[in-house]
Amino acid sequence: MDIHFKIVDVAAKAGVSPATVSRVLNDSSKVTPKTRAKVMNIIHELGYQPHAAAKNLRSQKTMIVGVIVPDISNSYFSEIIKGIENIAYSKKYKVVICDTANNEEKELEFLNLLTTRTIDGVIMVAPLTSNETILSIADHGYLIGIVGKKLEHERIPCILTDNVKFSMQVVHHLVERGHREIAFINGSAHAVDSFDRLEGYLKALKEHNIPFKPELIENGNFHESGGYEAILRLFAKKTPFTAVYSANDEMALGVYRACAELGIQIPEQLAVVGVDNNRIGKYLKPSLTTVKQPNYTMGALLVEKLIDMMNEDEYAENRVFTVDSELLIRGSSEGR
Amino acid sequence: MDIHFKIVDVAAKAGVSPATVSRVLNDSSKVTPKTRAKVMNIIHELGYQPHAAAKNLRSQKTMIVGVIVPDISNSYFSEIIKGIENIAYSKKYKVVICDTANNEEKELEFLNLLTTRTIDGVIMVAPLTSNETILSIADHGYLIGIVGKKLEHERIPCILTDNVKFSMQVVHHLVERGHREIAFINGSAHAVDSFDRLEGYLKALKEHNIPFKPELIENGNFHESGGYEAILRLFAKKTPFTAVYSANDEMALGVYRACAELGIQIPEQLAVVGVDNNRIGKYLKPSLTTVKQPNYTMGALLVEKLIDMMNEDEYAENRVFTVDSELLIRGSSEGR
DNA sequence: TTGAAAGCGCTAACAT
DNA sequence: ATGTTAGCGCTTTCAA
Repeated sequence: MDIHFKIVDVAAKAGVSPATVSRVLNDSSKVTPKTRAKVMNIIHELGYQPHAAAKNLRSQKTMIVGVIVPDISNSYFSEIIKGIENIAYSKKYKVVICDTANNEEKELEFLNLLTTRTIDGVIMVAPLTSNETILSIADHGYLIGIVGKKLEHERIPCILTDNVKFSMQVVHHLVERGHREIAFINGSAHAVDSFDRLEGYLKALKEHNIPFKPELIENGNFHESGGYEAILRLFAKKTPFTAVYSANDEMALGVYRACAELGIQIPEQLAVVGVDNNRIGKYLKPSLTTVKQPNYTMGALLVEKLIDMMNEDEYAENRVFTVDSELLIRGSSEGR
Repeated sequence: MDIHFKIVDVAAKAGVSPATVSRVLNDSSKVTPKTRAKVMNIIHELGYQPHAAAKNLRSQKTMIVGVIVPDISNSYFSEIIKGIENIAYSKKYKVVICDTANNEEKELEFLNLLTTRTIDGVIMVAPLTSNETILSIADHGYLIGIVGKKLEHERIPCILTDNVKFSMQVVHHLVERGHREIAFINGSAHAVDSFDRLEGYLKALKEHNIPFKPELIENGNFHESGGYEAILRLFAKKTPFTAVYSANDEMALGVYRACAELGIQIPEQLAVVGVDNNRIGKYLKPSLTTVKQPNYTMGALLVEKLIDMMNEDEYAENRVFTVDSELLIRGSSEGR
């Protein structure tokens, strides 16, 4: 037990040199079928497995990519992960996941896997770490991809949806349904997405000649509790509104809870729209209108690019991808 | 860019030997505060980071534990992961997660990380891999922990809930609410849990002198669709029942969908009980009665044991943990 | 307290 | 087509 065979063991038993065993293992064509068969037999017989650390040290790569997400239990993130994993596996890369629980320190800690070369590259989804930190790590030659925002660095591939655009779509939809007083629960004030979503919200109001009322905007922390507190603050202001646009579905859950407690009917008294197409939205009563982003595809596309960049040394001509979202109209904004 | 410093670089610049730098890095006490300070300065100045592969090769460990789960987007699994991560991090271990998407091959592939010594140990949650395979890997000296079932191997720590017990509780609860015809959507017929849950179901019926009707049992695949199909098969049989016990919440979602389509009222016409305390259950109308397992604790406890076993060489006296579950009674089984 | 040197297991350059 | 050997970057024994 706990006995591990090495290449020299295989070589000795097969009557060949370690180099030949290595060639067999790495599919080098320069080995006769006969030798290959002989070596493979011994490998199976002994149950030989290469020692990753030795291999990594020698080859200076690990064939592992990391993924950092704020919360794996959120389906938005887990779908991105699935996209990443499937493409990565098809390219012989392994994937390791880090759930930061929205903890910036943990994010930094995981980035150590990059700088200690435990992983060959990393994808950060909606990173908390400052742009400067990320850029500086990339400057040191480490490979980082970003989902959800755009960084200005020629070696950082990014993929994102057009926040301005879908934010406008949401407002258009609500206006079409007859709403003119539309509250907005935005994400944390310093999140990049929040700027763009606010911009879309304002732009759409303008197009419809609806005056902007700053008191109809609140910020939340992207969690259920944040949405709950934000909607209560909005109600407290006494500025009437008939619809609320929540920057994600989690916060919309908080809106549902507040409405249930206050006896406010959705959508009759308040229309609600979220973002993310969280799985829970479909099961709510009424089901939640939301913006569906192509999560799986975003993960898949980005990791493909990242792996390409690891292997070619040329810089990417095509570094920033923007993908379209889709508005899923459901019960929470219908039937008025 | 892409320039990495090594221990010799630090040593040269600090005017000491590589050995001393290593001692500083590893907190060896045999180094004067003065030397330590000098070396640390250079380390920071150069931004030196140790090369993981070299370190792993030399020390024959990686300080990484793996976790294999069937589906990270299921909150049952993600909570277990959180428990594992928090304890592991506190003991300086890193955690890498594998989402198998219920794919046995992917599970096996990930176990290669163990046998190639990329990770020091692994926790398998509700593994698909056969017991023989797992036992044989453990026999080779690799460290595996299991959540959700018990394996007979002195080096495999396990943690599980008492399926028989909570299964009986579920049936007791339903009988108390006046139900006598209780259907059961069990998990896949060959899952270990399924045996025990069936046993609990039968035992409880017996205690209440309720005759067992085999036609009231169906098996599902633990997914929403499996529950949907199973309940349709049950309805098709025309054997009446007023309550259904679903082996997990996911499948209960399928029951909800079928009932919505057929106009069957929950709980008035059909009481529903699930297992797992999936987050979605709270948001359903009516909210779902379910069995809550201490997921976080199970992950935390098991990884603690696993890490202990990695470091002590003694075998564990206390290898199998059984934890209690709690029945959360909510709307789907109330108000008849 | 510090340094010199061997060696962890593998691959690739070079030699045969 | 196959073998020999150096070296990837680190830690640790042994010697000073």
